[in-house]
Amino acid sequence: MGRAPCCDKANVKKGPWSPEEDAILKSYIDTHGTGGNWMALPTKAGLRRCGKSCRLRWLNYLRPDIRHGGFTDEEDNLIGTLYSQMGSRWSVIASKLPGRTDNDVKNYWNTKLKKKLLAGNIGVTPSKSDKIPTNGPTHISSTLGSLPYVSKAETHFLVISASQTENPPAVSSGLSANFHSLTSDHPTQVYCPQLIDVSEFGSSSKKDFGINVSLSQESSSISNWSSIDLDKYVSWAGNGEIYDPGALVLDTGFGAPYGLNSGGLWFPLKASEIAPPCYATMDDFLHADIKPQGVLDPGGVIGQY
DNA sequence: AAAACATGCAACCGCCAGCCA
DNA sequence: GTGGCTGGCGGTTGCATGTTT
Repeated sequence: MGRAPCCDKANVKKGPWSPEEDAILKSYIDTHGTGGNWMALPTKAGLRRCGKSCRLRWLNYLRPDIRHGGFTDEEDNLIGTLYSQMGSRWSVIASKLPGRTDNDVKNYWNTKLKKKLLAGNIGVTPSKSDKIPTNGPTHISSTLGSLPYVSKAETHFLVISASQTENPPAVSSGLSANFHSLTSDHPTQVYCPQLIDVSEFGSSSKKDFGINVSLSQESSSISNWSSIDLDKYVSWAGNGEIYDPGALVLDTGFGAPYGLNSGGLWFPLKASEIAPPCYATMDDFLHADIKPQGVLDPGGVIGQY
């Protein structure tokens, strides 16, 4: 059986709301509230609109506490930071910005902020509370495939989340990593890119990382748009606890080894603390796309956060 | 001045989770 | 326990407006 439509599509109006419709909806909700039933609201209010449409119009436009346009630099930075932490969870991000709606934030991100971030005009600030005190990484959750915009500041260790926290996915394919330089003065050589075991970063009380990683490439040159294919079999292992059931770190050789785990994006406290001397600089590389190259095992959910 | 192209944003669509009968 | 309904969400579309050619 097919899904029942949420409303009688033949008898509802679609498209932009007129001022009259806005006034009717606002007046009705001001007087009666939403009644906890959006589906019934348009009939009661005398609107030829779908309940979902009424809800959206109210939440995104007519609510009295809505602010439109004019995002501040502070809001830009907060959105950038939150996006790096949780990906496109717009409703959560919007909840941190008084007066902003998820639709507004989403539109703003898609049309302006993404470009602004890529241009390096705003940063991503790791949360201090996420830091692991010794030589562990700073945690920033993110979305594999859609992240990571890397702050130029203090560098790093990218980690792409695999979305699942309870059951780390097995990756039966390799990963490809594309690094985007955003300056003309980029390094042209990557020294010793390799996968490294990061089990040493796990806390003593909890075996945070458990990985079996094979070296995929000994070296590679990299330009302003370069790719490193990690085509060896990679398995994710872990203890199945929330957070850090498994991790994978790629040492790119330019100062920003990053790790994959099911918890999110990770930065080491300082690249120098873990980086061998051969590392160049990460400063020219602000963006990386990490993608699975092949079929994932069932349960492998990379990129779907 | 007009056409083509780019941008911004409101609104829609489809999916999913939770609630309830 | 099951299935339908609803609210909520993120992705996408399409139109209006602005800019460039």
